[in-house]
This record gives sequence, C-alpha cells and structure tokens, in this order.
Amino acid sequence: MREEDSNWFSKWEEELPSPEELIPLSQSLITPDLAIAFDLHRRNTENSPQTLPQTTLPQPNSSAEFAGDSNGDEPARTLKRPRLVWTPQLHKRFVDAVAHLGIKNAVPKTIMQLMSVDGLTRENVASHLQKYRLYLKRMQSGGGGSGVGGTVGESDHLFASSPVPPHFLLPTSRQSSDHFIPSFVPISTQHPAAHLQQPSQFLHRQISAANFTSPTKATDQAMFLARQSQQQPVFRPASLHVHSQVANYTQDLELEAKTVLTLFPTRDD
DNA sequence: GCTATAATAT
DNA sequence: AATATTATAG
Repeated sequence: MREEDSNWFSKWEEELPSPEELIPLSQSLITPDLAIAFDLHRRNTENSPQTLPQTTLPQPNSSAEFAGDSNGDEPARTLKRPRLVWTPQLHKRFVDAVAHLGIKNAVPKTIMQLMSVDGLTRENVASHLQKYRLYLKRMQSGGGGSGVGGTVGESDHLFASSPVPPHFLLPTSRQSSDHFIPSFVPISTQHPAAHLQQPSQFLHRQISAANFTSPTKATDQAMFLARQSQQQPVFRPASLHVHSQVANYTQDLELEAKTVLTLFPTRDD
C-alpha cells in the first residue's frame, strides 16, 4: 500500500467544508428563476406541504455526481441539468432501495423516494432502472455459467460493483423483502476503476424528512437509511487522475446512523 | 470514431 | 411506468 493511503483520511477531513458553508445550499441559494427553470417549486409545494423542511434542490452540483465540465458558475438561464454520473455508491444505494422495496413496489418514484438523494430526479432513477433491468436479464440468460452468448462485458462494471439480491431474479415471487440486508462489498479492492468516489459534505434529507405521510412509512425509511449509514465509508481514489470534477455523492454515515438508531431503537441488527 | 451510459421521447 | 431512441461523455 502506498504511503498516501495512510493520510488520505486526514486530507479528506481537512477538505470538508464547515457546517456554515453547507447550510445555505439547502435553503436560500436557489433563485426563483432557477427554481422555475428546474420546475422544482412544484415538488416543494405539492409534495411536501410543511412536514419537509426540504428545499432540497436539484441544483446542479448539490449532491449527486455530475459529469461534464467543471463549470463552476452556470448561467441560470440556459441551464440544462448536468449529466448524472452513477457511482458505485450511488448505485449501491439504488440496489438496496430496490431490494428493500421488492420488485413489486420498485418503481422509479418510490425508489427515488427511498434513496432520498437530493438532486436525484425520477427520470434519473427510471433511466438507471431500465439499464439495471437489462443487466439483470443479461445476467440470468448468459451469465449463469453455461456460457451461451450472454457475455457480461466490461461494460457492466458499475452493476457488478453491487451484489444482486437473489429475489431480483425471481419474477414469480415478489416479496417486499424488508429483511434484506445488503452485504458490504469492498469495491476498491475488486475494481481498480472505482475511482469515482470522493467524500463530500451534505447529502440528502435526514430521517425527519421521512415524516411526511405515515409514521410507519417514515420509520420504515428510517430503518432503511440506517442500514445504509452503517455501510463502510467512502473510498478514496488511489490514482487521482480521475475525471474532471469531483464526485459529490456521499452520506453522513455516522451522523445519520446515530440519529436513526437513536430515534428508532426498535430493532437491532 | 466507437462504445458506454444517461437523457429524452414515445 | 415501461421501453425505445437519441444525445453525450469517455
């Protein structure tokens, strides 16, 4: 291992923005112009009346990772949403969400809600879900072992980074597997190309945000998020030749886990 | 210029 | 919401 690895964490820590820097982003940073342009205000008003303090916005570099240039200041007028980059972490969250919901309820909307990643749109999820389903098909047709033609090419690296829950492959039995516990997989060791993750600061709504609708549902989501939080933290790119911009997706693992577990000590894993 | 992947259109 | 098509990044 390199000597760099020994101090990557401290470097990471140093680069973390102070709380003061983070707060404004979720509230007042969005100009009305921008909000309209993104058609967000609708989500804010109709979806969450008052329970969600959220002003979680799909502001281009808010939370999820985006590809393209490192264009810091984007004119609020012609803006098109930057291309979303699905990192292994983000994908894992996606898989876990789907697994948790079960095939039955795993539709873009619900998946998106469960993931609770700000900046993530339903379209993002839908598109990814489509690809993922195709991947699953390829898996069970040719990837099983008796190699017909279904070669799992190099293109499925992302999907391979997260283990596919068993019940994904069983169309007949659709169970809302609440008990599904995602197993941790150290992608950094398996996939040299997994260099997309860079620690960041803020992320998604916290558990309290889940209080919209039923407490049961909120609790459920809380539990889910708790599990997510217990996963291993982010990895650092060994080689930093990475892409142009930094990946911004990350979760306040410890913080969230602590919160959730404190609020919902109903079950122990 | 080709392939992989996300966005958009149906 | 699901699938097909197009656009764009790498």
